[in-house]
Amino acid sequence: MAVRVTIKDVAKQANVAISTASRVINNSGYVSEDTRQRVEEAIKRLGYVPNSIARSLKWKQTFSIGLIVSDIGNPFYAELAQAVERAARERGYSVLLTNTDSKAAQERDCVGVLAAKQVDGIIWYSPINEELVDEVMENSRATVVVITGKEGHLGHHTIRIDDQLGAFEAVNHLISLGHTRIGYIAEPSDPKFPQERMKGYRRALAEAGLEFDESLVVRGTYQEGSGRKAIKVLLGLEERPTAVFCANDLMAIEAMQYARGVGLRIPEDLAVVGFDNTKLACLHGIDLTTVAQPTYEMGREGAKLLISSITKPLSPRQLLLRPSLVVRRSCGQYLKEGQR
Amino acid sequence: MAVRVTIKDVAKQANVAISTASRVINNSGYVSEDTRQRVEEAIKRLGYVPNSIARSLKWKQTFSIGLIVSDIGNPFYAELAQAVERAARERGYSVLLTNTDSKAAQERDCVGVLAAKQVDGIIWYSPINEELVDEVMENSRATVVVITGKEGHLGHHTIRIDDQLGAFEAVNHLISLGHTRIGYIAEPSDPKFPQERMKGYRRALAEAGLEFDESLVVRGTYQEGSGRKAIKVLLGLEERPTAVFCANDLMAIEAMQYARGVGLRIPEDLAVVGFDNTKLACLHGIDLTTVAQPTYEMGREGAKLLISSITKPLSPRQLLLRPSLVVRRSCGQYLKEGQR
DNA sequence: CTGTTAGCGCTTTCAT
DNA sequence: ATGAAAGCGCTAACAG
Repeated sequence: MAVRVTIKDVAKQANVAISTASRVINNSGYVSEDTRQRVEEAIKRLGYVPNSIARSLKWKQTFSIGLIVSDIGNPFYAELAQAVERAARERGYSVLLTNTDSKAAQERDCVGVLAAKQVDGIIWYSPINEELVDEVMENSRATVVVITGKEGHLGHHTIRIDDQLGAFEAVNHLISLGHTRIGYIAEPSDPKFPQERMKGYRRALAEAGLEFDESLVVRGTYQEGSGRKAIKVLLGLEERPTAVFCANDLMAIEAMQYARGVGLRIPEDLAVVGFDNTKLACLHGIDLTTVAQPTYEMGREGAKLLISSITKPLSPRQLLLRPSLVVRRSCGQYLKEGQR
Repeated sequence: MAVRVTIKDVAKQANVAISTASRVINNSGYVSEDTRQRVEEAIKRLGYVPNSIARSLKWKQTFSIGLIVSDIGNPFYAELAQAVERAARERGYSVLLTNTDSKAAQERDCVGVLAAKQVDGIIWYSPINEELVDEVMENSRATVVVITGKEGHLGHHTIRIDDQLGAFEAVNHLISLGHTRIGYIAEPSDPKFPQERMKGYRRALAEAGLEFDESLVVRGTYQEGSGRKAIKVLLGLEERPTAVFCANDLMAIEAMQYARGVGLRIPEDLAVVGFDNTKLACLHGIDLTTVAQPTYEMGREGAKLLISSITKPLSPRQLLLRPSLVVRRSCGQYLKEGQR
């Protein structure tokens, strides 16, 4: 555990004043070629690395950003973190990782630590305590970018996904494959979240001139067994749907398994499309066509927005990202392609 | 973006000297009850948060640790990171996250950044450039804990998994279920990694008095299709195995799918055990009995070891962690339980 | 072109 | 019990 070498050591070794050493380190001001060489040599010989802590104190900038997520162990957040880290690194920033474990008190803690560590900005996924965001903006140097499913948050930078568009495209795809009776295993209704996916489903039908049939919609719960229950209802209908769109992958997978269990072929007898594009969707034997959340992009754009806003304050931006349809086998498109 | 309030502001507000304010903030030295109150009030009123950067400069300790992984987007590392973050937080440390993307140059970069940011320690998963570890130890204040699959690294703290034990327990379990002809779809042979799982397989057989039959071992590659190819060979044997242990989950799953495809029932006709306990293993319809890597524990123990070693230098510790067998349906134990 | 100096926010002797 | 002052490592005027 060697003692840290400081700029003082470098200066002494090179026989110059500290400020001169500083000049060559920062490439600022005039330095004669000769002294520059001497200093650089000293730096190399001593293995000098500038102390960011001291620099930060002086600069009032740390080139660190904080990332607040509920749980980095969740692959979704992991992917987000990956994107954030990479975008940050490319711009010379480091990432301080904090987990809230979905607890408001811990979130407060995270914020406190990040403020104390003087991060230049924070990427904050889904604040639990919404007021806390404003509080932070007021009391700390940090800029904040919020990633969220909800609208609102107009006072600061925001990244949101266009759920409605995702659902629209999914259903549209099924329509383009010739389906006219398309079931929907819907997202739970939550007063806090408008049912954007449902809106997308309805819009796609409407634009195609198809009538909205309430009986084709079954509310799911995102919980185990919910997809199975729902598909059971839909398949029990007098005139059953030939395709079903599901508000998440898990329900879609359950629906497929149930349908297969009762002898239906996927996608010939029932086309299925999900939402999320979890790792499960691409598994052999599942091959679920699904709407992919642009997780990586959310992270990348969040970090980019944050850092550019640190560099040069921006008026609050609201970014809306597009999900994208990933076509696999469960929707049946490949059958059509085969026909050609 | 409020201007940061400093200890100076607090002191002025409370009408005391800076040093006095510091005393109450740090709970050090004597402070009269009266002044303490005044200062505390000022702190609250102003929303003062001590500047960790300044403290770090003074203390020569940052209470930050660095985490180096190849890719946080990978769920395995994500779980590791989760454990590290949690253990660190509990001890008052923050985590600086860095990705190497498996590139030696970037790894060097990570180390440089962490050194500059004066982290007190580093958790380093699988160094690409092994010499770099020693270099860091020499040139920086940071303590290092290496998490690795290999042996060696005796100069510093190390966390390793007992692969041999994991394999031993898996095979042992199959033996206890009555199997005597147990196939092994083995790990690829790599001169850098001793085949610990293979050793475990052989040891289990030996201890049970079963003969090692070379024809029951097929080398896999961890690549797609490898498990299928291997099981094909095993099932083609004159006297085919009634159980098969696989060096990872992916190969195990392929083996199961192939076996089912040729009409075998799992586990009645063929028992299967994997290694890794990936998310796939617990999927409905897969239900793979498998050896779980103690990922979380690795992270937690790593962070604990690191921090205690920061607090009080320790001679290099080599920790060996136990994997554990997760029993699901593919091994057939539940059949026996049913018999009772 | 180079050196001297003040100061970033904080802790910690050392006086008083 | 409190305050004054030095200094952590560095940068950035300011002089020369």
